Amino acid sequence: MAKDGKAAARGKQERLVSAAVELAHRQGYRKTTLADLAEAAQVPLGNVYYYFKTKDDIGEAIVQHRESEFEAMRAHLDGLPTPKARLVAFVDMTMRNAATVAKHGCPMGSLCAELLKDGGQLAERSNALFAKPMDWMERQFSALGYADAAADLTLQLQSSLQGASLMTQSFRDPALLEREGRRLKSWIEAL
Amino acid sequence: MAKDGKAAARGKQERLVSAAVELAHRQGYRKTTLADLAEAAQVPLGNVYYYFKTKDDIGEAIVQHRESEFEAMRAHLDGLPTPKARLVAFVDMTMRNAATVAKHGCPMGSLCAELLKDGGQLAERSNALFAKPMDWMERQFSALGYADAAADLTLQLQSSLQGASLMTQSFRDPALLEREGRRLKSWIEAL
DNA sequence: GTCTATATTCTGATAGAC
DNA sequence: GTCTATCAGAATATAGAC
Repeated sequence: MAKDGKAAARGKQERLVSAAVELAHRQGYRKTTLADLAEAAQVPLGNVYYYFKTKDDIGEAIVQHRESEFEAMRAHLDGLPTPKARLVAFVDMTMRNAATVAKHGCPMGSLCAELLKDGGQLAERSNALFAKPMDWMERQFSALGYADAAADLTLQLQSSLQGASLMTQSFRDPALLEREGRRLKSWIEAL
Repeated sequence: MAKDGKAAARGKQERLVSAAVELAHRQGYRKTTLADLAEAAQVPLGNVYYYFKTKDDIGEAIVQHRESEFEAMRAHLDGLPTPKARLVAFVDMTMRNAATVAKHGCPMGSLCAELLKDGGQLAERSNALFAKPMDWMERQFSALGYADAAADLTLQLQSSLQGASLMTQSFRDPALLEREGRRLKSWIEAL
């Protein structure tokens, strides 16, 4: 029996979102044209507008996809026994992406920076990329017994990771993120 | 006597570079069109090409302008008596920009991120924005007696400042950069 | 050196056939 | 639901008069 329309639609929409997420990371959101997207997702150009009314809608879908990626990661991290182990594992996962970060930047940070400079509606949404991870970090630091300093420690950890990611991308050297990652893991262990 | 051509040319070129630097910070390099530039600098559109053959040439001029800004800042910092005082003053100057950073990001960091995503020639040049400040920091840490760890300490300081700037811009909250700045100053003092 | 007018290309978006 | 053809506007860049 033939695929019905809706199933095909879902398949195409998913392909479009996947392609948008990947292309926005590799070559930037703004630089990614609807033609690039259509080609990568194997969907005819004009048809993209059946799934997304505007390019901003695609940006929103990218942000939501990145948010859900963190939720999946969080589900895994929360399986670990201690807050310390969870925070260290978080840093570890970032470090393992060092090679990709050196090429295209942090998937969240570089997108956030781009949406902020773009201005408009999406700039307001950009901090959604950081909000959930930082809420999660803050809970871990609180559970570690640093309830009062949790917000500061979170800012410190997230800033270091984001800044190190930018340096890593700028100098195209994965070793930078690995060095900062090692330091941050020791710092967490010693808390 | 009337202004001769060359003097006028210099004036216009300077106006164009100033406008480019400011607009690239406020609304992004890519988003800034040659028409925006021409209007801001009070130069007719087509005439921009007398001074810059391509838009990339304008990007290069922006990078060079930012580099020279650091040189001016460095000249001032090097007048301070101790490496510690110089590093603290550097952090202080960044902190004083917190309100602007909250609106438009770090003048160097946000430009760097944008040029990196843009790809092309300018992406290779983007780390010039960090190279000189980081060389300078490394010399300060060395002079402080941390010759072996100077590169790590520099990476740590620069990452924290850049990451905190991104958080500050994303959440539109100058207090974030101020909090990280205070922490970093204490950290330097305690070295 | 300076400026106007315009060429060229590309991009987001739409109209309408199937 | 799907796709082709195309529009309208903008952006970079150039040609050539003054």
